[in-house]
Amino acid sequence: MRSTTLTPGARRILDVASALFYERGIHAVGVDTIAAESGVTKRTLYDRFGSKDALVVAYLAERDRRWRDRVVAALDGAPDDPVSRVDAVFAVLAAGTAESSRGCSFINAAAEFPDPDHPARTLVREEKQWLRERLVEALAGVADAERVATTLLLLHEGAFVVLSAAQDPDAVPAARSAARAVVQDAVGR
Amino acid sequence: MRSTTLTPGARRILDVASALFYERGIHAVGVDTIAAESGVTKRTLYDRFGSKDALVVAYLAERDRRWRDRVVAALDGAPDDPVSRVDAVFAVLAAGTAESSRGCSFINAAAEFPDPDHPARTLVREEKQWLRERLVEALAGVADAERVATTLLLLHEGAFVVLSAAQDPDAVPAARSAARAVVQDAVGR
DNA sequence: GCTAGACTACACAGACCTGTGAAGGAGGGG
DNA sequence: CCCCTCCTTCACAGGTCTGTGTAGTCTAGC
Repeated sequence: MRSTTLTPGARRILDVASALFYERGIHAVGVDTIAAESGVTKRTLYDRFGSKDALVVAYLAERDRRWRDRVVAALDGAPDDPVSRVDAVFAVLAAGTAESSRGCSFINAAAEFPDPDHPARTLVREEKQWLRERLVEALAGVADAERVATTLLLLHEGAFVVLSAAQDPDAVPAARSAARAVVQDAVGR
Repeated sequence: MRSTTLTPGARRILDVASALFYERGIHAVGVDTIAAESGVTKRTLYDRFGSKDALVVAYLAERDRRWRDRVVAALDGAPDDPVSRVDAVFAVLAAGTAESSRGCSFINAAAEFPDPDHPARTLVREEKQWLRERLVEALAGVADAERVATTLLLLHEGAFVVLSAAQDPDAVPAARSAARAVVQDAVGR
Protein backbone atom coordinates (compact mmCIF):
# COMPACT_ATOMS: atom_id res chain seq x y z
CA MET A 1 0.00 0.00 0.00
CA ARG A 2 2.98 2.29 -0.63
CA SER A 3 2.10 5.47 -2.45
CA THR A 4 4.58 4.70 -5.21
CA THR A 5 2.70 1.55 -6.12
CA LEU A 6 -0.60 3.35 -6.53
CA THR A 7 -1.96 3.61 -10.06
CA PRO A 8 -3.06 7.08 -11.20
CA GLY A 9 -6.71 6.20 -10.67
CA ALA A 10 -6.02 4.73 -7.24
CA ARG A 11 -4.09 7.88 -6.33
CA ARG A 12 -7.06 10.07 -7.25
CA ILE A 13 -9.46 7.78 -5.38
CA LEU A 14 -7.36 7.95 -2.22
CA ASP A 15 -6.97 11.71 -2.45
CA VAL A 16 -10.69 12.24 -2.89
CA ALA A 17 -11.61 9.69 -0.23
CA SER A 18 -9.19 11.31 2.23
CA ALA A 19 -10.69 14.73 1.76
CA LEU A 20 -14.27 13.49 1.99
CA PHE A 21 -13.74 11.13 4.94
CA TYR A 22 -12.03 13.87 6.87
CA GLU A 23 -14.45 16.67 6.04
CA ARG A 24 -17.75 14.78 6.27
CA GLY A 25 -17.02 11.69 8.33
CA ILE A 26 -16.43 8.15 7.14
CA HIS A 27 -19.90 6.66 7.45
CA ALA A 28 -21.39 9.74 5.85
CA VAL A 29 -19.51 9.23 2.58
CA GLY A 30 -20.50 6.48 0.17
CA VAL A 31 -18.32 4.75 -2.37
CA ASP A 32 -20.52 6.05 -5.19
CA THR A 33 -19.64 9.60 -4.21
CA ILE A 34 -15.94 8.82 -3.94
CA ALA A 35 -15.90 7.12 -7.34
CA ALA A 36 -17.82 9.93 -9.00
CA GLU A 37 -15.66 12.68 -7.49
CA SER A 38 -12.51 10.81 -8.50
CA GLY A 39 -13.67 10.58 -12.10
CA VAL A 40 -13.53 6.83 -11.80
CA THR A 41 -16.05 4.02 -11.86
CA LYS A 42 -16.95 2.04 -8.78
CA ARG A 43 -15.50 -0.98 -10.52
CA THR A 44 -12.07 0.62 -10.53
CA LEU A 45 -12.38 1.58 -6.90
CA TYR A 46 -13.10 -2.01 -5.91
CA ASP A 47 -10.41 -3.35 -8.24
CA ARG A 48 -7.83 -1.11 -6.53
CA PHE A 49 -8.87 -1.26 -2.88
CA GLY A 50 -11.08 -4.30 -2.51
CA SER A 51 -13.51 -2.81 0.00
CA LYS A 52 -14.54 0.43 1.61
CA ASP A 53 -12.96 -0.75 4.83
CA ALA A 54 -9.60 -1.22 3.11
CA LEU A 55 -9.93 2.25 1.60
CA VAL A 56 -10.57 3.65 5.06
CA VAL A 57 -7.46 1.92 6.36
CA ALA A 58 -5.42 3.29 3.44
CA TYR A 59 -6.74 6.77 4.24
CA LEU A 60 -5.72 6.55 7.88
CA ALA A 61 -2.39 4.90 7.11
CA GLU A 62 -1.44 7.70 4.75
CA ARG A 63 -2.44 10.44 7.17
CA ASP A 64 -0.52 8.59 9.86
CA ARG A 65 2.61 8.44 7.75
CA ARG A 66 2.44 12.11 6.84
CA TRP A 67 1.90 13.24 10.43
CA ARG A 68 4.79 11.13 11.60
CA ASP A 69 7.01 12.60 8.91
CA ARG A 70 6.14 16.10 10.10
CA VAL A 71 6.84 15.23 13.71
CA VAL A 72 10.13 13.57 12.86
CA ALA A 73 11.19 16.55 10.75
CA ALA A 74 10.26 18.98 13.52
CA LEU A 75 12.16 16.95 16.11
CA ASP A 76 15.19 16.74 13.84
CA GLY A 77 15.22 20.50 13.43
CA ALA A 78 14.74 21.33 17.10
CA PRO A 79 17.48 22.25 19.60
CA ASP A 80 18.52 19.31 21.70
CA ASP A 81 16.80 20.17 24.96
CA PRO A 82 13.52 18.76 26.33
CA VAL A 83 11.62 22.04 26.29
CA SER A 84 12.43 22.74 22.64
CA ARG A 85 11.90 19.18 21.54
CA VAL A 86 8.48 18.87 23.16
CA ASP A 87 7.54 22.28 21.83
CA ALA A 88 8.42 21.06 18.34
CA VAL A 89 5.75 18.36 18.67
CA PHE A 90 3.20 20.95 19.69
CA ALA A 91 4.33 23.20 16.85
CA VAL A 92 3.32 20.42 14.44
CA LEU A 93 -0.03 20.29 16.20
CA ALA A 94 -0.41 24.04 15.78
CA ALA A 95 0.49 23.91 12.11
CA GLY A 96 -1.71 20.88 11.47
CA THR A 97 -4.79 22.28 13.16
CA ALA A 98 -4.35 25.62 11.41
CA GLU A 99 -5.26 23.87 8.18
CA SER A 100 -8.67 22.65 9.30
CA SER A 101 -11.01 22.66 12.27
CA ARG A 102 -12.23 19.10 11.85
CA GLY A 103 -9.78 17.86 14.46
CA CYS A 104 -7.83 14.64 14.46
CA SER A 105 -8.73 12.09 11.81
CA PHE A 106 -7.73 9.26 14.15
CA ILE A 107 -9.88 10.45 17.03
CA ASN A 108 -12.78 10.96 14.65
CA ALA A 109 -12.30 7.53 13.14
CA ALA A 110 -12.20 5.94 16.58
CA ALA A 111 -15.51 7.61 17.35
CA GLU A 112 -17.03 6.05 14.25
CA PHE A 113 -15.67 2.53 14.75
CA PRO A 114 -16.74 1.11 18.10
CA ASP A 115 -15.07 -2.24 17.58
CA PRO A 116 -11.59 -1.99 19.15
CA ASP A 117 -10.39 -4.85 16.92
CA HIS A 118 -11.21 -3.07 13.70
CA PRO A 119 -8.02 -2.49 11.68
CA ALA A 120 -8.71 1.23 11.69
CA ARG A 121 -8.71 1.20 15.48
CA THR A 122 -5.40 -0.63 15.54
CA LEU A 123 -3.89 2.15 13.44
CA VAL A 124 -5.29 4.75 15.82
CA ARG A 125 -3.81 3.03 18.85
CA GLU A 126 -0.44 2.70 17.18
CA GLU A 127 -0.40 6.35 16.14
CA LYS A 128 -1.05 7.61 19.67
CA GLN A 129 1.41 5.12 21.11
CA TRP A 130 4.06 6.21 18.62
CA LEU A 131 3.53 9.86 19.55
CA ARG A 132 3.83 9.05 23.22
CA GLU A 133 7.13 7.27 22.56
CA ARG A 134 8.44 10.34 20.75
CA LEU A 135 7.48 12.44 23.75
CA VAL A 136 9.30 10.10 26.10
CA GLU A 137 12.38 10.35 23.87
CA ALA A 138 12.07 14.12 23.76
CA LEU A 139 12.11 14.10 27.54
CA ALA A 140 15.40 12.18 27.69
CA GLY A 141 17.16 12.94 30.95
CA VAL A 142 14.07 14.40 32.59
CA ALA A 143 12.97 12.84 35.85
CA ASP A 144 9.72 10.92 35.66
CA ALA A 145 9.69 11.11 31.86
CA GLU A 146 6.98 8.47 31.50
CA ARG A 147 4.54 10.32 33.71
CA VAL A 148 5.31 13.66 32.11
CA ALA A 149 4.87 12.17 28.63
CA THR A 150 1.40 10.95 29.57
CA THR A 151 0.46 14.41 30.79
CA LEU A 152 1.74 15.90 27.54
CA LEU A 153 -0.21 13.38 25.48
CA LEU A 154 -3.36 14.28 27.41
CA LEU A 155 -2.80 17.97 26.65
CA HIS A 156 -2.05 17.18 23.00
CA GLU A 157 -5.19 15.11 22.45
CA GLY A 158 -7.24 17.43 24.61
CA ALA A 159 -6.26 20.28 22.33
CA PHE A 160 -7.61 18.43 19.30
CA VAL A 161 -10.94 17.86 21.02
CA VAL A 162 -11.38 21.25 22.63
CA LEU A 163 -10.61 22.81 19.27
CA SER A 164 -12.87 20.66 17.10
CA ALA A 165 -15.70 19.63 19.44
CA ALA A 166 -15.83 22.65 21.71
CA GLN A 167 -14.57 24.96 18.96
CA ASP A 168 -12.30 26.93 21.21
CA PRO A 169 -9.66 28.56 18.98
CA ASP A 170 -7.43 29.04 22.03
CA ALA A 171 -7.18 25.29 22.65
CA VAL A 172 -3.96 24.62 20.78
CA PRO A 173 -1.98 27.66 21.96
CA ALA A 174 -3.16 26.96 25.50
CA ALA A 175 -2.06 23.33 25.27
CA ARG A 176 1.27 24.38 23.85
CA SER A 177 2.04 26.82 26.64
CA ALA A 178 0.73 24.40 29.29
CA ALA A 179 3.02 21.74 27.83
CA ARG A 180 5.94 24.10 27.97
CA ALA A 181 5.20 24.86 31.61
CA VAL A 182 4.92 21.17 32.45
CA VAL A 183 8.28 20.38 30.85
CA GLN A 184 10.02 23.37 32.38
CA ASP A 185 8.72 22.32 35.76
CA ALA A 186 9.90 18.75 35.27
CA VAL A 187 13.32 19.88 34.06
CA GLY A 188 13.89 22.38 36.81
CA ARG A 189 13.14 19.99 39.57
CA MET B 1 -38.52 17.54 26.00
CA ARG B 2 -38.51 17.06 29.78
CA SER B 3 -38.37 13.48 30.89
CA THR B 4 -41.57 13.85 32.88
CA THR B 5 -43.48 14.73 29.71
CA LEU B 6 -42.32 11.63 27.84
CA THR B 7 -44.95 9.00 27.18
CA PRO B 8 -44.02 5.42 28.15
CA GLY B 9 -43.30 4.54 24.53
CA ALA B 10 -41.18 7.64 24.02
CA ARG B 11 -39.28 6.84 27.21
CA ARG B 12 -38.42 3.37 25.91
CA ILE B 13 -37.43 4.78 22.51
CA LEU B 14 -35.09 7.32 24.07
CA ASP B 15 -33.53 4.72 26.38
CA VAL B 16 -32.90 2.30 23.53
CA ALA B 17 -31.67 5.02 21.19
CA SER B 18 -29.30 6.33 23.85
CA ALA B 19 -27.75 2.93 24.40
CA LEU B 20 -27.42 2.18 20.69
CA PHE B 21 -26.15 5.62 19.65
CA TYR B 22 -23.52 5.51 22.34
CA GLU B 23 -22.39 1.93 21.81
CA ARG B 24 -22.44 1.79 18.01
CA GLY B 25 -22.30 5.39 16.85
CA ILE B 26 -25.15 7.56 15.62
CA HIS B 27 -24.91 7.08 11.86
CA ALA B 28 -24.49 3.35 12.33
CA VAL B 29 -27.91 2.95 13.97
CA GLY B 30 -31.10 3.17 11.92
CA VAL B 31 -34.54 4.15 13.12
CA ASP B 32 -35.88 0.71 12.20
CA THR B 33 -33.51 -0.87 14.70
CA ILE B 34 -34.39 1.65 17.40
CA ALA B 35 -38.11 1.12 16.90
CA ALA B 36 -37.81 -2.67 16.87
CA GLU B 37 -35.62 -2.76 19.98
CA SER B 38 -38.02 -0.43 21.79
CA GLY B 39 -40.98 -2.68 21.02
CA VAL B 40 -42.55 0.20 19.17
CA THR B 41 -43.38 0.94 15.56
CA LYS B 42 -41.53 3.48 13.48
CA ARG B 43 -44.78 5.41 13.29
CA THR B 44 -44.74 5.94 17.03
CA LEU B 45 -41.11 6.98 16.94
CA TYR B 46 -41.83 9.67 14.38
CA ASP B 47 -45.00 10.73 16.17
CA ARG B 48 -43.04 11.29 19.37
CA PHE B 49 -39.78 12.75 18.11
CA GLY B 50 -40.46 14.00 14.59
CA SER B 51 -37.13 13.03 13.08
CA LYS B 52 -33.98 11.07 13.74
CA ASP B 53 -32.11 14.34 14.15
CA ALA B 54 -34.49 15.42 16.91
CA LEU B 55 -34.04 12.05 18.59
CA VAL B 56 -30.28 12.52 18.45
CA VAL B 57 -30.65 15.92 20.08
CA ALA B 58 -32.88 14.43 22.78
CA TYR B 59 -30.27 11.75 23.40
CA LEU B 60 -27.48 14.26 23.82
CA ALA B 61 -29.61 16.65 25.86
CA GLU B 62 -30.46 13.92 28.34
CA ARG B 63 -26.88 12.76 28.70
CA ASP B 64 -25.87 16.37 29.12
CA ARG B 65 -28.40 16.91 31.87
CA ARG B 66 -27.36 13.75 33.72
CA TRP B 67 -23.65 14.53 33.53
CA ARG B 68 -24.26 18.04 34.80
CA ASP B 69 -26.29 16.68 37.68
CA ARG B 70 -23.43 14.39 38.66
CA VAL B 71 -20.91 17.21 38.49
CA VAL B 72 -23.10 19.54 40.50
CA ALA B 73 -23.69 16.86 43.13
CA ALA B 74 -19.98 16.12 43.36
CA LEU B 75 -19.14 19.80 43.68
CA ASP B 76 -21.80 20.25 46.35
CA GLY B 77 -20.35 17.39 48.35
CA ALA B 78 -16.74 18.48 48.07
CA PRO B 79 -14.74 20.46 50.65
CA ASP B 80 -14.58 24.12 49.82
CA ASP B 81 -11.03 24.36 48.53
CA PRO B 82 -9.87 24.47 44.89
CA VAL B 83 -7.92 21.20 44.99
CA SER B 84 -10.85 19.21 46.37
CA ARG B 85 -13.41 20.89 44.16
CA VAL B 86 -11.46 20.31 40.96
CA ASP B 87 -10.76 16.76 42.02
CA ALA B 88 -14.49 16.23 42.45
CA VAL B 89 -14.97 17.02 38.76
CA PHE B 90 -12.33 14.48 37.84
CA ALA B 91 -13.90 11.97 40.22
CA VAL B 92 -17.07 12.20 38.14
CA LEU B 93 -14.95 11.58 35.05
CA ALA B 94 -13.41 8.53 36.70
CA ALA B 95 -16.80 7.16 37.73
CA GLY B 96 -18.36 7.90 34.34
CA THR B 97 -15.60 6.31 32.28
CA ALA B 98 -15.55 3.25 34.55
CA GLU B 99 -18.98 2.38 33.16
CA SER B 100 -17.90 2.19 29.51
CA SER B 101 -14.89 2.57 27.28
CA ARG B 102 -16.72 4.28 24.43
CA GLY B 103 -15.59 7.68 25.66
CA CYS B 104 -17.54 10.90 25.65
CA SER B 105 -20.86 10.91 23.79
CA PHE B 106 -20.43 14.59 22.97
CA ILE B 107 -16.96 14.20 21.52
CA ASN B 108 -18.14 11.20 19.52
CA ALA B 109 -21.19 13.08 18.29
CA ALA B 110 -19.03 16.04 17.25
CA ALA B 111 -16.89 13.65 15.22
CA GLU B 112 -19.99 12.41 13.41
CA PHE B 113 -21.52 15.82 12.69
CA PRO B 114 -19.13 18.05 10.75
CA ASP B 115 -21.54 20.94 10.47
CA PRO B 116 -20.80 23.26 13.43
CA ASP B 117 -24.31 24.73 13.16
CA HIS B 118 -26.04 21.40 13.66
CA PRO B 119 -28.12 21.51 16.86
CA ALA B 120 -26.16 18.53 18.20
CA ARG B 121 -22.96 20.51 17.84
CA THR B 122 -24.47 23.44 19.70
CA LEU B 123 -25.23 21.12 22.60
CA VAL B 124 -21.67 19.83 22.56
CA ARG B 125 -20.21 23.32 22.65
CA GLU B 126 -22.50 24.32 25.50
CA GLU B 127 -21.62 21.23 27.51
CA LYS B 128 -17.88 21.84 27.31
CA GLN B 129 -18.37 25.55 27.98
CA TRP B 130 -20.50 24.77 31.02
CA LEU B 131 -17.84 22.41 32.37
CA ARG B 132 -15.18 25.02 31.88
CA GLU B 133 -17.27 27.53 33.82
CA ARG B 134 -17.63 25.07 36.71
CA LEU B 135 -13.84 24.67 36.71
CA VAL B 136 -13.36 28.42 36.84
CA GLU B 137 -15.77 28.58 39.77
CA ALA B 138 -13.99 25.72 41.48
CA LEU B 139 -10.79 27.71 41.18
CA ALA B 140 -12.27 30.73 42.96
CA GLY B 141 -9.49 32.71 44.56
CA VAL B 142 -6.76 31.06 42.56
CA ALA B 143 -4.50 33.31 40.52
CA ASP B 144 -4.93 32.99 36.77
CA ALA B 145 -8.05 30.87 37.19
CA GLU B 146 -9.09 31.23 33.55
CA ARG B 147 -5.82 29.89 32.24
CA VAL B 148 -5.71 27.06 34.76
CA ALA B 149 -9.31 26.11 33.93
CA THR B 150 -8.37 25.78 30.25
CA THR B 151 -5.47 23.51 31.15
CA LEU B 152 -7.78 21.39 33.29
CA LEU B 153 -10.35 21.16 30.51
CA LEU B 154 -7.61 20.00 28.13
CA LEU B 155 -6.60 17.28 30.59
CA HIS B 156 -10.24 16.31 31.12
CA GLU B 157 -11.06 15.97 27.43
CA GLY B 158 -7.67 14.47 26.69
CA ALA B 159 -8.44 11.74 29.21
CA PHE B 160 -11.64 10.82 27.36
CA VAL B 161 -9.77 10.52 24.10
CA VAL B 162 -6.67 8.74 25.32
CA LEU B 163 -8.93 6.28 27.07
CA SER B 164 -11.35 5.59 24.23
CA ALA B 165 -9.28 6.14 21.09
CA ALA B 166 -5.84 5.12 22.33
CA GLN B 167 -7.35 2.68 24.84
CA ASP B 168 -4.94 3.56 27.60
CA PRO B 169 -6.59 2.51 30.88
CA ASP B 170 -4.24 4.83 32.76
CA ALA B 171 -5.57 7.93 31.00
CA VAL B 172 -8.15 9.00 33.54
CA PRO B 173 -6.08 8.40 36.70
CA ALA B 174 -3.16 10.18 35.03
CA ALA B 175 -5.35 13.14 34.12
CA ARG B 176 -6.73 13.27 37.61
CA SER B 177 -3.34 13.40 39.28
CA ALA B 178 -1.98 15.83 36.69
CA ALA B 179 -4.98 18.05 37.37
CA ARG B 180 -4.32 17.87 41.09
CA ALA B 181 -0.70 18.88 40.51
CA VAL B 182 -1.72 21.78 38.29
CA VAL B 183 -4.15 23.12 40.87
CA GLN B 184 -1.77 22.66 43.77
CA ASP B 185 0.87 24.51 41.82
CA ALA B 186 -1.53 27.35 41.01
CA VAL B 187 -2.71 27.60 44.63
CA GLY B 188 0.75 27.53 46.14
CA ARG B 189 2.08 30.30 44.02
C1' DG C 1 1.76 -8.16 -32.79
C1' DC C 2 0.57 -9.80 -28.39
C1' DT C 3 -0.32 -9.49 -23.70
C1' DA C 4 -1.18 -7.49 -19.22
C1' DG C 5 -2.83 -3.93 -16.61
C1' DA C 6 -5.72 0.02 -16.03
C1' DC C 7 -9.83 1.78 -16.75
C1' DT C 8 -14.75 2.61 -18.63
C1' DA C 9 -19.76 1.76 -18.96
C1' DC C 10 -23.66 0.08 -16.92
C1' DA C 11 -26.88 -2.92 -15.08
C1' DC C 12 -27.95 -5.33 -11.06
C1' DA C 13 -28.36 -7.44 -6.43
C1' DG C 14 -29.98 -7.13 -1.84
C1' DA C 15 -30.00 -4.70 2.00
C1' DC C 16 -30.72 -0.60 4.48
C1' DC C 17 -31.96 4.38 4.96
C1' DT C 18 -35.44 8.16 6.56
C1' DG C 19 -39.96 9.25 6.46
C1' DT C 20 -45.21 8.99 5.36
C1' DG C 21 -50.08 7.45 4.59
C1' DA C 22 -54.19 5.07 5.93
C1' DA C 23 -56.87 2.78 9.22
C1' DG C 24 -57.92 1.34 13.61
C1' DG C 25 -57.74 -0.40 18.68
C1' DA C 26 -57.55 0.61 23.77
C1' DG C 27 -58.36 3.50 27.59
C1' DG C 28 -59.33 7.60 30.23
C1' DG C 29 -61.49 12.30 31.01
C1' DG C 30 -64.95 15.61 29.74
C1' DC D 1 -71.08 8.95 24.81
C1' DC D 2 -67.49 11.25 22.47
C1' DC D 3 -63.13 12.72 21.93
C1' DC D 4 -58.29 12.73 22.65
C1' DT D 5 -53.87 10.62 23.26
C1' DC D 6 -51.12 6.80 22.65
C1' DC D 7 -49.99 3.28 20.09
C1' DT D 8 -50.51 -0.44 16.54
C1' DT D 9 -50.15 -2.67 11.76
C1' DC D 10 -48.64 -2.53 7.35
C1' DA D 11 -47.59 -0.95 3.01
C1' DC D 12 -44.93 2.12 0.50
C1' DA D 13 -42.08 5.90 -1.41
C1' DG D 14 -37.71 7.28 -2.95
C1' DG D 15 -33.30 7.00 -2.10
C1' DT D 16 -28.55 5.28 -0.68
C1' DC D 17 -25.54 1.68 0.87
C1' DT D 18 -21.70 -1.84 -0.38
C1' DG D 19 -20.40 -4.86 -3.71
C1' DT D 20 -20.49 -7.78 -8.26
C1' DG D 21 -21.09 -9.37 -13.19
C1' DT D 22 -20.43 -8.69 -17.97
C1' DA D 23 -18.33 -6.67 -21.66
C1' DG D 24 -15.26 -3.77 -23.84
C1' DT D 25 -11.42 0.08 -24.71
C1' DC D 26 -6.90 2.08 -24.36
C1' DT D 27 -1.96 2.05 -23.67
C1' DA D 28 2.76 0.53 -22.56
C1' DG D 29 6.16 -2.86 -22.79
C1' DC D 30 7.86 -7.24 -24.38
